[in-house]
Parts: sequence; structure tokens; C-alpha cells
Amino acid sequence: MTLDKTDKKLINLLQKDSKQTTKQLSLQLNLSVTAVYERIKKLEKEKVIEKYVAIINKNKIEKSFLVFCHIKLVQHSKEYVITFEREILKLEEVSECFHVSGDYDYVLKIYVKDMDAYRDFMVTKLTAIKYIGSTHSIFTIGKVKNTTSINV
Amino acid sequence: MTLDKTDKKLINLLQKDSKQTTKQLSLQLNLSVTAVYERIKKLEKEKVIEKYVAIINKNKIEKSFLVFCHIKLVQHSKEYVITFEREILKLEEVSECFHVSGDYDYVLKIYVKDMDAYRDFMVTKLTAIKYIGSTHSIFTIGKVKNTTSINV
DNA sequence: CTTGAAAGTCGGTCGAC
DNA sequence: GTCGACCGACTTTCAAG
Repeated sequence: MTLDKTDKKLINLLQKDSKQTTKQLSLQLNLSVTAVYERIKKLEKEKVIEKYVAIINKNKIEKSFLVFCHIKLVQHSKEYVITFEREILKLEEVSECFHVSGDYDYVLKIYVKDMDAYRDFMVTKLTAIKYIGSTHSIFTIGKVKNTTSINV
Repeated sequence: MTLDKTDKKLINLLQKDSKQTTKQLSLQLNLSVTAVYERIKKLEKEKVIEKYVAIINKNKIEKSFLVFCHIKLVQHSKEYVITFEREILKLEEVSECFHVSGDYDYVLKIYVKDMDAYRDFMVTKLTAIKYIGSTHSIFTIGKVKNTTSINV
């Protein structure tokens, strides 16, 4: 699917605020309501727009402690990788997990209440997973920018 | 603000899909439509729910190359920090930037098209920022999990 | 792509419990 | 806290240019 200028602008608007009415969007895009409606439906159908979600203030739900945890497996056999990834998916504290290049194999983004909660998470949940060789935790002490949107 | 069981369940539902009608939510929560409506309004007013956004498929918009970039400043004077953070906010490729503990000062999450685009970003945009001492890039080669929601 | 109109659904307010 | 009912506003579809 090819996206024209208007599609891209529409995507950027919806990434900032998806609760706008098609009327509001039509004014910003200089289009008719129907045209905007059809473009949105097309983007949804083509899975360019994956879903619509609510963004929660982490400070208000006692999950303001963010840690980037780097993990190295003891080996890189298929079985080890499969097992590790399956177990990670079960951990609700892990909001993101990527397989990466470099010294470590994985980077995890973990939201917990505080340092105590993180220690508890490490001991009882993370290191309970088999095949973890070593870990390295990077603690965030401040947020400069944290957005879910990508400019297209 | 204190969140009861129902609030938490509601938050989790809205983090997964915010386009559900209050009717649909009421069925899952065993509440009336009005009760759900008022809880949502309260969560929005108290800024527990920050906003509603569309989540875009990165593969469909040519931004599927994700890099974690660690940055060290040459010094930690207030001026250096302020300047660096102000400049980072301007870079649209940077979707996240956190001040962290450890060997490096900042962790950045950067979405670009491919390795070439990343090299271009590094040379023309990132390293053009003053006071950057050193950088270390970690390239993602696979996604295990990538969610915007946090279980409450 | 546009306008306009129609139908159905939903958001938001109400009074009452 | 809860609920059912109401109405205006919205989404969604359609026809015609």
C-alpha cells in the first residue's frame, strides 16, 4: 500500500490523538468528512493502523520505575531461544523485549513500582527462567521524551 | 486517587483496545453503561488516562529498523544537560529518551527505515548535537514483545 | 475527490434509587 | 456508588456529480 501526503498527515494526527472526530480531522486535512472516513477505514483494513489504545500515566498506577535490562543467554541453541522467549511473554512487568546485536542478546523494558519491586521481580521471576547467562540493568532516573508515535 | 479492582480491570481493557463501546466494556465488567462511563471520565479527569492514540504498524511505514542508542555527555554540567535534552526533543526519529544510571547517561529508542537511514541520522542529526562524548548503538534483530500497556 | 441525506449507534446528561 | 431513559451528536452508508 502506498501512502500519499494526506495519509501520512492523517496517521500523524491519529498517533497524537485518536479520539478526534472525523469532522475535526477533515478541517485539519482540508478534506470532506466522507473522504477522511474512507481513508481511515482503508488504513485500518490494510493494517497500517494496528489498534487504538489508552495511554496510562505510570506515576498514577505505581509503575513509575523503569528499567532497561540486558540479558545474555548461556547458549544460542534454538531450544534455549524458544524457551526464553516463551517465558518472557508471560511476564507482565516486561512491556517490551527485543532480540539485539552486541554483547547482550536481549533488551527488556520493565515497569515496576520501585527498586524493591524490581529486586523482587529479578529474583523471583526473571532469574527463574532457564538459560539466562548474565544480566545488566540500567535504571532510568529521568524521562526526556516518551512517545508512542513515529513521524511518517 | 485510589483505584479499585474494577478501575484496574477497566484500565487494562482500555490499554488493549480503546475503541470498545461503553456497552462492550460494561459487559466485561458486569456494570451498567453509565457506571462505566463515569469511571472512564474520572480516570480521564484525574489524568490516569493520559490520552488515546492509534498504534501504527512500523513495517508498513518504512520505520522497521529499531536502534537503542546509549549516549554519554562530555560533562554533566547543567548547561550541557539542558542543551542536549532540548535538541533531542526536536529529533522526530527519537521516540523515547531516558536519563539513566550507569556507564552512559542516556538511552534513546530510535525508529528509522534501515541501516543506511540510521547512519545518516547519526552523522547529520545526532552527532551534530553539542556535548556528546560517546555513543553506543544496539541494533534490534527481532521483536519478542512490544506493547504500550502496563498491567495494573 | 465532493456534497447531502438518511439510518443507526453511541456519548453524555438526567432524575431516581 | 448504582441504574434506565432520553436526546443530540456522531459514525456509517449511500446516491449523485
